[in-house]
Amino acid sequence: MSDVARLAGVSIKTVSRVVNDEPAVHPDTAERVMAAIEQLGFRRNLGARNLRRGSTTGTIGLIVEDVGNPFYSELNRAVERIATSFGRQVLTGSSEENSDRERELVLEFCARRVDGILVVPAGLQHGYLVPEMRAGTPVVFIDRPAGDIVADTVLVDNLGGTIEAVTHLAQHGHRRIAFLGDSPDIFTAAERLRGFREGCVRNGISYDESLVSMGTPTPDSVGNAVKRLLDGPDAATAVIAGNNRVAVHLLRALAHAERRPAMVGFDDFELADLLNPPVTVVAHDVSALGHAAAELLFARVQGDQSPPRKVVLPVHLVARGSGEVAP
Amino acid sequence: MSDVARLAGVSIKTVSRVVNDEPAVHPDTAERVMAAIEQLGFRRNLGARNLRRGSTTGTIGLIVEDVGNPFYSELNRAVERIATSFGRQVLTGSSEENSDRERELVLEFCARRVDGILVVPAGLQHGYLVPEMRAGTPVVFIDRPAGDIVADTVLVDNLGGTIEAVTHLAQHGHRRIAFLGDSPDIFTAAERLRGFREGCVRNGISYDESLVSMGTPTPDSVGNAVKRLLDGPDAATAVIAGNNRVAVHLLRALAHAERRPAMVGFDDFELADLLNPPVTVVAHDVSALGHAAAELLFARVQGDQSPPRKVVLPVHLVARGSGEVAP
DNA sequence: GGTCACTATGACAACGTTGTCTCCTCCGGG
DNA sequence: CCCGGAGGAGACAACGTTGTCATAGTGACC
Repeated sequence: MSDVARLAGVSIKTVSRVVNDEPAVHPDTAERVMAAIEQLGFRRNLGARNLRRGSTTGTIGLIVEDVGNPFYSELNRAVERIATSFGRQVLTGSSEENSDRERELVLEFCARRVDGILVVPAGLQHGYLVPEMRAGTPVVFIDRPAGDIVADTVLVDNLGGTIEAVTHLAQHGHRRIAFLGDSPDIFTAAERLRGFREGCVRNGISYDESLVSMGTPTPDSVGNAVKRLLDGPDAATAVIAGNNRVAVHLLRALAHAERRPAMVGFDDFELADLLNPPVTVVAHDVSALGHAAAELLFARVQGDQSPPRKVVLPVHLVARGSGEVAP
Repeated sequence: MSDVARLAGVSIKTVSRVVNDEPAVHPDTAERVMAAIEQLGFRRNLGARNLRRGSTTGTIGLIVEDVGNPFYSELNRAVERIATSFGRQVLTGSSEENSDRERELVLEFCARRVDGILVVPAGLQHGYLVPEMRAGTPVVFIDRPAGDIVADTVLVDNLGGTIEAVTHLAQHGHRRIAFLGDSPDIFTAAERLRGFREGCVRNGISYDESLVSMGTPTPDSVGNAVKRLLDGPDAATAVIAGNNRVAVHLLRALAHAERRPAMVGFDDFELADLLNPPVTVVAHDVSALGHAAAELLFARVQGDQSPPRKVVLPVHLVARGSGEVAP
């Protein structure tokens, strides 16, 4: 900046005025300064600016499990859209479902003085956030609630959605329904399992623990579970996939199976309608999830001091065929 | 920091020493300082630190067309992985295939003094980058080359891949092959079209322009193109989809068609193997693309001054069935 | 002609850190 | 008893900006 000032024959304060479009600069002077800026390729240092102004940094942090997962990338996109409309940029990070990594990312973002943080929490302990939140960094939890603190949260109706899935299968005559879920340490997985149980009760199906398999989904883990659940005289006639990744592995496992059970997935996914049979899912609007969370965050950034809110977004069953297969 | 110093009864410089793990601090003093930091919830301001040290900011910028597109989110993930290994964080932005937006994002990132920029360019003019690159911000172009400047670039073998696709179809007896591509303004689309033409030539098929349809893919645009190309006596018996989004729209359009042509897609996608018939694609390793670009960027960040490099990653045809349908 | 308001500009401090330099104290060796 | 050196700690400036205040010049008005 001082180089620009020297070249234009003005003080650095005048350069500052020009780059900030402040009035009270003579047009001729402004033009000289602009020319110097152009010639030197000057770009003002936003870090220094934010430091001096004590203002916001114009960035928010988004922490998800894996930015490469289509579910989270859609969320990312929705968040980015809102952030852009508020003139902010997005720092992203993948926690890899590891609470230490989550914490590391959050604290790093705080050290960078992001204006706010959106997080799909990996862990259950969030006490470390208290000082940060007290220091003025708003935090909104997405898809899963905070472990041990009260904070803004945006969820989907996991319980209701799974109940609906069970009911759908029951209506098509199924009494032996299996549930394949992610690790029960994950809130959504636990909640959906709870919904599964509740759904069984409501439909007069006795809940059978041997038809449940929970755990981080891999092709092998899901494949083995499928073998176990669909074999024998008491085999399941229908399966519920607890999330999009379970669904993918499940579909692949079923592709080579002789008997195809009915199936309902939680989370919609691209091309679900083109498979054979088309996959019935409990769908929810991931974009809406991101929008709601980001809107809430920016309300906080702009000073909204109201008590922490908990938003639960609706889900709806999209019947495409795979849930209507007879037992 | 001065609050911490006051509480611990030391100077701020000593606090600085403690938070930076500098030696020559008495253990007792260090402990007092730590306690004060804990009590006040102090977190050092990385912006101020970077300003003072004149060091790198520890961030890189990644600009893609749409962070929500699975192709780019996988890229994002690969980049993040490398960035993490270099202790950097990633700022992301979606250009939405708009060159003004691309420019805006790049300049904003530069103003934030990112250590480097990875960009899937939307436009063809990159002169605006010259001052930034001269000022020391390395830039690596991904998936598409820079328009009018010389810079590091990582591409995939678009030409070879499409030739391979045509050859595959020709080997299965097809002579009337259609090509559905994205807007020809996009480098990859133009290049794949070139590969299509070249593939026709090599396989002794006369190139027929009426079998080509280029443009931003929407369900309608692709649907109409399918109707046009697959109707009449001279209808195409095979179709090549120019990218993953064209492929998705194409599959949906074909689902309701009476006659199903053979098909090969460029870009692999999840569940391609589970469709009926399984979709043959020209696959490439998106993660490798991100890795290579990020590795190259960090080499530059760390001072590699060698001439700009151009890396072309191989592609390979994954025959799953849809390309082997008879004419 | 003197005062006033207004325009255009600059000097200086401050934002929160850290690098450099200096100072003080304590200890061992001559 | 003095001196040199090491260990521990602080004062101060500087990074690149911008907010505040001060200053000089220019008309306009009484």
